[in-house]
Amino acid sequence: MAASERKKREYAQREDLIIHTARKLLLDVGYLDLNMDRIAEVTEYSKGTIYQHFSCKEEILVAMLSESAEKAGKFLLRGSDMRGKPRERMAAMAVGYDLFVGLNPDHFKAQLLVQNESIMRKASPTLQRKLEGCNQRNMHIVSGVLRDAVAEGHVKLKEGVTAEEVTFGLWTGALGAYVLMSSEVNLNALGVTDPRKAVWDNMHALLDGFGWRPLSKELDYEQTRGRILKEVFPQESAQMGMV
Amino acid sequence: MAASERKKREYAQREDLIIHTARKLLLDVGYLDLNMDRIAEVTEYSKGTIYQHFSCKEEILVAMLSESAEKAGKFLLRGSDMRGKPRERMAAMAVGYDLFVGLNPDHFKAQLLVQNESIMRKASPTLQRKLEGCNQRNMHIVSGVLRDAVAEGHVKLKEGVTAEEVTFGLWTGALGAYVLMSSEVNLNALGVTDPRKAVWDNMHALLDGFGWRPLSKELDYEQTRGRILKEVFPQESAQMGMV
DNA sequence: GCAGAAATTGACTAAGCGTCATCTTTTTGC
DNA sequence: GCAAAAAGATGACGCTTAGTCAATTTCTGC
Repeated sequence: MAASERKKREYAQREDLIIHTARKLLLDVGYLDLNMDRIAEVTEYSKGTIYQHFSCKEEILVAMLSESAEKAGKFLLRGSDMRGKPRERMAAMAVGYDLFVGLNPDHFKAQLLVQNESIMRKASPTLQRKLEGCNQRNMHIVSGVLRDAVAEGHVKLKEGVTAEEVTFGLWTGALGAYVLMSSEVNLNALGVTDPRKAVWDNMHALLDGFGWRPLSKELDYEQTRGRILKEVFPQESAQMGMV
Repeated sequence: MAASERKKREYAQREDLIIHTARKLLLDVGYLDLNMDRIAEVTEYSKGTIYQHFSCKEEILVAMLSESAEKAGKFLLRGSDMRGKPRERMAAMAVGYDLFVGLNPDHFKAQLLVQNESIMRKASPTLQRKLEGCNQRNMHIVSGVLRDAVAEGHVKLKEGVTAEEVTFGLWTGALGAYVLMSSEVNLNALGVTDPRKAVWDNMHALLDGFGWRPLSKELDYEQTRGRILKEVFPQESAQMGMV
């Protein structure tokens, strides 16, 4: 039946519209003023229809985050697919993630909320698992590049240190930084004028600390960065005004 | 007037009781079920009295966080006062912060929420500034030790890199990690079995990467860690069952 | 074109935030 | 020691919003 196919498509389309609207509202008015009536009003559907798609407000948030986590994964993948040494590919993933965050300012707003156990708990187990899957896949992309580096002998992890733990370090450094950037903390007042540059510098210091070759004194990663922007993310970096 | 002194004391005491109760409830039932009626019920005061102290729910959260940020500062200070090389003092601050987080599990729950712009915005400017002051002071304690290291020639920062940016890196690494630990993310499923150890290892990798002497291959920081626990935080580490 | 299924709606209930008129306690002035 | 005034505490109430569900509209197959 063609009709039921169309129905399905329409349903999916509307789901997108709801998520998209919630995103916009989250950015415009913030979490506390993001309410279901407003979403219904803006989407021009009734509240009942919204609840047909999502069992509660928090479910929309988790769906939002899940969607953008997938999108982030694509940026990571593109970075990891760059031609070059593993450490350059790692740098490309960092640049990609940075671009992703810049282009999706709502992502960290949602992340901050969903990180909250009491909010996450209200979402359906299905969606919770979906988000966890995204996180797992993304982490795996990053740790994969690290494993390549180990395999090629570019870095030797200390006894008892796993690729996942190192990836965790990269992840937490980025996460903490973007959390602070997307929050109300006045970084300028704290003496941090260019947090994004700081994230980049600190990542390289961390990789140097693990002894991942080529070290930043052996290779000009600023130049690599230019190449990444041009070769891997030409469109996105133009969009962000980085060229 | 002695009576007015007593009044003030009682007022302050009640404020503590409210904050303390909110903390407990935040841990027990989570943010979404933390409500003013419940706080009133548990404190055995009326809602009106609660609102005499705090203009809204979010104000209580910010007050909570502000209080524990101050407490965290004390742990950092004690770490920074340790006798030893700057890098050892830095390690002591990391251990101190780790103990602080372990002993105050509500801190990061509140942090996660208050990080949210729409929640922070509802608090009074006075409290907002108070919290910012705490953050600034805490950051200054950490960057102070780094500056000592620079002054003593233990580390040389690259051109254009400030002590604040490096401190930012330490901060974000720890923040991101504790945010993940206090959230719903299943770290075990991601292959990170001991995140606290990972934080410690990654911090040392970062400091090594900056070339902060003594490097971890030049000094056994595991031993330093034992000394820190024994000398600087004997009571707390016993409480956390770390000895 | 029609009967029944499916989708859509918005009035309604429940619950929580924040207010404020009222009641209670404490202080003051004599 | 007492009455008036000031200060403090209270919880019912108004308002907003999450989530429900009976009634209505739209769609589907024949």
